[in-house]
Amino acid sequence: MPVRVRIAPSPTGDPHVGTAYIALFNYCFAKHEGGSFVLRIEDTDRTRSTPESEQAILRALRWVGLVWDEGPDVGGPFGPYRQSERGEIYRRHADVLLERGRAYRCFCTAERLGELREDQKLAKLPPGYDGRCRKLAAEEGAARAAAGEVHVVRLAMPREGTTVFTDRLRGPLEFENAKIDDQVLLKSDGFPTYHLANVVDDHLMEITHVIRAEEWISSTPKHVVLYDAFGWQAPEFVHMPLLRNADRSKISKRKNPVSLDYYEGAGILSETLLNFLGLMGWSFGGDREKFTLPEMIEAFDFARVSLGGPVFDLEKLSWLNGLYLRELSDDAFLARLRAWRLSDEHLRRLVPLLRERVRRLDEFIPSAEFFLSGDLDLARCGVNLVPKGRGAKETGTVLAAIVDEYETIRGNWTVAALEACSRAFAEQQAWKTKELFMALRVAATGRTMSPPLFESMELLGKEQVRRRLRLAADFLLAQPQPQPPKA
RNA sequence: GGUCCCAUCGUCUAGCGGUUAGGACACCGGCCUCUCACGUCGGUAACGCGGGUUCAAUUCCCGCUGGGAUCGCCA
Repeated sequence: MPVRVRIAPSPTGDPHVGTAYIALFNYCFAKHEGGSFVLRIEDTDRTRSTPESEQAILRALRWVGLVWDEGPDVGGPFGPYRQSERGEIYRRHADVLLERGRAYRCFCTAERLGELREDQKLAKLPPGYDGRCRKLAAEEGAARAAAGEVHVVRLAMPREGTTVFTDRLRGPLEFENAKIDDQVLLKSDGFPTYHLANVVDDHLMEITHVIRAEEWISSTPKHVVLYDAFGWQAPEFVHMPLLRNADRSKISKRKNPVSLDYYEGAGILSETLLNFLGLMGWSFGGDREKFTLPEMIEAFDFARVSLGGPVFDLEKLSWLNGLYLRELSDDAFLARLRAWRLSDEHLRRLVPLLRERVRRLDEFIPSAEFFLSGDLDLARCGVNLVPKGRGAKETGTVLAAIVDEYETIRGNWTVAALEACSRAFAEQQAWKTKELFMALRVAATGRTMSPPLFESMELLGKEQVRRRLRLAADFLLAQPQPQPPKA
C-alpha cells in the first residue's frame, strides 16, 4: 500500500510554525517512502474559519517549500480537500454510526452543558458529558430530530474495557474507556467536529500514517473507537513532540513569534527554517546540523526522533540563517534582499510616509531604519518608553494588554482599525491618548519622532508590531522597581 | 484534580550496558585582523532523585520528583 500522509491545518488564524513543523515530518516521511503528501483544509469551525486565513496558510506553506501532491488548490483523486465541501459525506457516516448504535443524538443545550461543567468543577469531579441523552431510545431521538429539534450526535464510547493503539514513537498506549466521555461528532449546525471529519477523511483519502502533534494523543482513543465502529482499519499513529516556549509550555504567540509570516518578515530563509525545524526533535545523524530538504528526505527515519519537547530558540535559528546567507553569491544575496524588504513594492509604501520628513535623499534610509530592522535597542529607548508621571511597571502592563487588544483586529490590520482600537483602549485604561500613543510609538519604532503612528504600525505589520510591543512590555516589566524611600 | 506523554550542558542534541559522556547555539578567552563580523583554536557547562537487574548502568525495570499535553457543539 503506498504511503499517504497529510497535513490538515485549520484556517482560523495566522500560518503557524507548528503547522510547518508537522508538515515537514509528514513530507519527509512521505517522500522517503515514495508516497504522497496531501493538504487538507479542516474548516469545520464555521465561526472561526476564514478564506483569508486559508489563503495565508497556503501561501506560507508554499513559501516554506513543502509542495503537496493533492490539495484544495491542485485537486487530486480524493477531493474535495476542503472539509466544508464534504458535509454530505460526514452526515452519511454519522447516520451509519447512529444505525449501528455506536452514536446517539443528544438534545442537551449548551447552557445545560455549561452548568454541568460548573457543577462538576465545584464538586471536583472530572469534567465530561454525563450521558443523559444516551439513555434515550434511538426511535425517540430520531423522532425528535425529524421534528426539527436541535441536537448533536455523540459517539457512544464503550463503557468498559480499554482502548489500545500503538504510537510509532512510544509503543502501545492504553486508555480506560470508562474515563473517556462521549465526544460530539456532529455539531448542531450539521458540521462535523474534528474527530469525525478527521477519521472519515483519513480513511476515505487512504491516509496510511497520521503524523501529528503530541497534543492529539489523548483524543486518539476516540478516533480508534470510531475506526472500529466503522469497521475500518486505523492508520498508523505518530505523535511528534510539541514545539515549546523558553518556559517549556506549548509554543504560543504570547511568548514566541509563531506566525510563519514573522519568520519570512524577519528575513529567515525558507531553507533555514526547514533545516532548523528538522533539528527540533529529530537529528540527522553524525554531527550534521546543516542539511537540505532533499538530504533530510534521504536520511529520514523515525528512529531518529527524540521525544523531549524542543524549545524553539530564535538565537540558534538566526545563527543557522547566517550560515545560509553567507554561502549565497553576492547576486543571490541581493536577490534575497529585494524579495524581502527592498522590493519596489515595499519601498513604494514607505515613500509617502517618509518623503515629507526628509530634506535630502541621504536622510531617507536613516528615517526608514525602523521599517527595515528587527528588534529594537530598548535600552536606548529607555526612559522615552514611559510617559511622564507613569511607572515602568504600569506602562509595561498597558503595552502587554494592548497586544491582546490588537488580537481583535488581526484580520483587519488597518490604520482605521488600529486607531479606533487604540483610542478605545486608552479610554478604557484611563490613559490620555497622548500618553498611550507615545509609549506605542517608542515601543514600535524606537523613536519619539516618527511618521504617523498607525500608518507606521500598519506598514510594519502585525507580527513585527506584536513582537516589538511584547519585547518593550517585557523590558519594562523587568525593570528594577523603585526602592521605597528610606525611613 | 483525572488521564496520558516526557526527562543528557541554560538551549538543540549524540549516546541505544563498559565512552576522559561527543557535537552545535549562547557565554568566556586566544588567534586572524585597521575595527567589527566571518573564520579558527581553547574554556566554563549535563546524565533530576531513590530503589532494583547486572561483574558493570546515562543506557533496562519500578517508584518519586519535575516538566508538558489533554479533559469544548476549537482544531
